Amino acid sequence: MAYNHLAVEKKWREIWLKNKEYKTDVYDFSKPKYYVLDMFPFPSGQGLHVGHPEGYTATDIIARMKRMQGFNVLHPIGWDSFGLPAEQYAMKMNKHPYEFTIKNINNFRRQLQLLGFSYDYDREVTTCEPSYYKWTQKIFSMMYQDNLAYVDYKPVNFCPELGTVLANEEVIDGKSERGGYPVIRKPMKQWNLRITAYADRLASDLDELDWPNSTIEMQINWIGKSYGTEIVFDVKGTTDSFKVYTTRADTLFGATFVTLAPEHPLVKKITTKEEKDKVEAYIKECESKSDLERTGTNKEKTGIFTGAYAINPINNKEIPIYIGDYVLASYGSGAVMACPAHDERDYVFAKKYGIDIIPVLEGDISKEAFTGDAKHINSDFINGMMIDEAKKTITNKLIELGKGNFKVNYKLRDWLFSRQRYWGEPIPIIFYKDGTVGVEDDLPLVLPELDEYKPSGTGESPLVHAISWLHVNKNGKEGVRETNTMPQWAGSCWYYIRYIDPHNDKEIADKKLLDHWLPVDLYVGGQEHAVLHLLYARFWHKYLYDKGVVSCKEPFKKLFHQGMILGSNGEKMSKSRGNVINPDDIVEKYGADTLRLYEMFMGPLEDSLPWNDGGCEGSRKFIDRVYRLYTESEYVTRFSDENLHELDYVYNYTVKKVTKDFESLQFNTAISQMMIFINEVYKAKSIYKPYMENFIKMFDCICPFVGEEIWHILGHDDMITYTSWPTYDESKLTKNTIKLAVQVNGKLRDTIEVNVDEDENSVKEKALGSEKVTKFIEGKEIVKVIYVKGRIVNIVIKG
RNA sequence: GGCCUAAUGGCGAAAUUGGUAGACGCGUUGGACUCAAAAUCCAAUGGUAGCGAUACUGUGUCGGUUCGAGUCCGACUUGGGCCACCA
Repeated sequence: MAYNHLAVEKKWREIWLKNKEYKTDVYDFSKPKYYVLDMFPFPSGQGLHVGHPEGYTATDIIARMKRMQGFNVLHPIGWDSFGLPAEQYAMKMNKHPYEFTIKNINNFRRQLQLLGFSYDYDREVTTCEPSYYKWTQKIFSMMYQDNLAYVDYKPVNFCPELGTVLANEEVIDGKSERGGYPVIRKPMKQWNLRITAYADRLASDLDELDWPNSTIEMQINWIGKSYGTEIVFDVKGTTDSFKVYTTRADTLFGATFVTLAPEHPLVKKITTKEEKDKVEAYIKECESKSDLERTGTNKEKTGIFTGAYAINPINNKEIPIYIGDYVLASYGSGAVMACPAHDERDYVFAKKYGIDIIPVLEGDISKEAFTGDAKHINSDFINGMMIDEAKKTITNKLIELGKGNFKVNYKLRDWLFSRQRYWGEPIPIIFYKDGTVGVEDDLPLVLPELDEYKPSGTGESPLVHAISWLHVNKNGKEGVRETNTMPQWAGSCWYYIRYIDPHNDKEIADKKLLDHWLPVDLYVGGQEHAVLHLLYARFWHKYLYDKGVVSCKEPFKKLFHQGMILGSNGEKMSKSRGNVINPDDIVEKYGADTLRLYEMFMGPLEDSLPWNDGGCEGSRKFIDRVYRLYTESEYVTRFSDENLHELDYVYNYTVKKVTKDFESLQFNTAISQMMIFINEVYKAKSIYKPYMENFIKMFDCICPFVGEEIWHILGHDDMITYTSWPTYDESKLTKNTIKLAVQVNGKLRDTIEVNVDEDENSVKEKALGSEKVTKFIEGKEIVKVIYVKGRIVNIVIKG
């Protein structure tokens, strides 16, 4: 009987949905909880691609296993539907973002259900619905009142093509992360979130997370914590002074100039009359440069002398003050001291402008700066010290002189949080005519309807055209609303919290529930969010922790990044390459179970792997093979309620391996073990029925449709999801005799059979007595015989 | 340039974490069944030599540690990812 995937999958899909089979009673605290989460999708117009089901299948397998293991499982899904991508897409299709989004969501849901994911669909959250973004706005308001959201006027990343500003995290190589359009620096009045206030905790709390190393590294690098010294330099002949930040205070005796950022507030004041014209021209030139030009690879260092001199506080030497655009106004104090002998950039700069290079460490500086560790020279009281000691000693001396201090700095900048776009959460702020600023307390502040959604391109949000929405009168006070909207990332900062209590209109979520369900036990999604979503969400979570909303410090205990599914040629799937596989087609042709099985069997979940039609067909073959075993009389008649022990070893080993491999998301090896089991069953004369019942439970996690079908063919009326996970008998895994490899000088020569706890001498005797081995050791001196229990015998010979 | 990560048959990969390299699957070849095909089943399948048992060789390259290295150490090559003037 051939397996009819279309009929079977349709049948169970309808039954599961009708019965709300996978609904979670979050108030049931009687069982241990397990919260397994996918990064929710942005519902594009193209629908799911085959990449989506990879991560989703992984979490679905875990959800199904955990249910069988007796956990109360929370496995939700939702829609990341606000933000730039959704808006761009809608505009491209000339559709209203809302209608367009809802249509796409319906299509996505249909596809997810087609694939048999055991989500609780009553728990969906949609970030662009007022019932959801009411609380996104609420959290923003709370942050505003706690001085974590503020307006600042400063140069920001502005993308003319997208018509909006972007966060640092959204700018890559001077281009927009989305679309790859040029980004320029432009001073604008914008909202920021004070993520820097959490920099230290965001870095240090990474320790307690079960996350991929590479992602932790990326966050650490992005936060960029460094320990250094702040040093005060007086400007010669004035009462002015400025601070520099350095991680190499030990090189202070070798400082031969200082450089200020062109934007440094002191520049105009200290520049001498003689240099004024040149300096002003240079500053103008810097301003006109794009971000890419200022930060591009191997860019030549430029700068200009201000005519002023600074006093080195450690030896009162006068050194020239330069300005240079390689000094960033936004990092440290926007000023650096330069010791060209021991810093590559300073070395290049000094050579170019003919500035003294004084070595203060023993090392060759004839061709380039010496940046390694060595004893100090030419440095008075730190002579002879290595870097670490010298830094401490000199900083302590500066403290004594009142000219410096130890200082910690971060690369992380505050999060630029406003966008000049239509399709986002309105920022619930009112600017009153009397100059005061107020928070809109009547939330949600609903996004108004507009005739024109497109950004003006001048840096103004489209919401300025919503006249009646824009102007407010609160208790007689007139004002205008903030017209910028929140960025794409806002809604995803806390959606995992809302899943726990999605219909609560009184609060973010019931505290009792949050305490029970958080943190998320397993979070699966792409690595592209390593420093965007995953950093922002941790920031909001920590804020909500401080406010007592949540009770755990970190939102996502274990994180896993699935790899990408590539085209059959090993390239990224894309329309232009014509190598896109549509999951709907696979489901139609082979069934959802096949797609799930194949994607899990392809290789390690974290790897990027090429699609292969043959491999997909092979997975379907395995499903047929399993199905036939349970349905064809040739095999079913061998099923027995009595265990004749034929399959004891392979069964118990399979349960053990599958359990362990599922737990660590190594589905490819779990599946290969299931294949081995099925191959053995085909060969067996007597098949112990309970083994087959338990096997199908494990198999069901990957292929839930055929799993459910077979479960019912076996005569059960209940649903397989809420049965119990198989256990294994360790005693069945120990064999009496084992095959042992025998090597001579490390080369395999024979295998012998020995008892598991056979005496060492007896094993060695057997090994030496082997005919094949004798050939190689005859007439040679045996230096020693190494025996590793249960592993190997190695005979070492000489001559 | 810095950091991270990988490299194993014709292909996707596995390897008890230093102990029989290539499990499992795909593909290929041969065979069975069939009038024939599909499906299914059986067998072979890293390379070289040999009818064969078998021998030699083999995990990107070079070197090292070890009784023993795909696995550990050092240098390099190539691919992927992230950051990129952060003082």
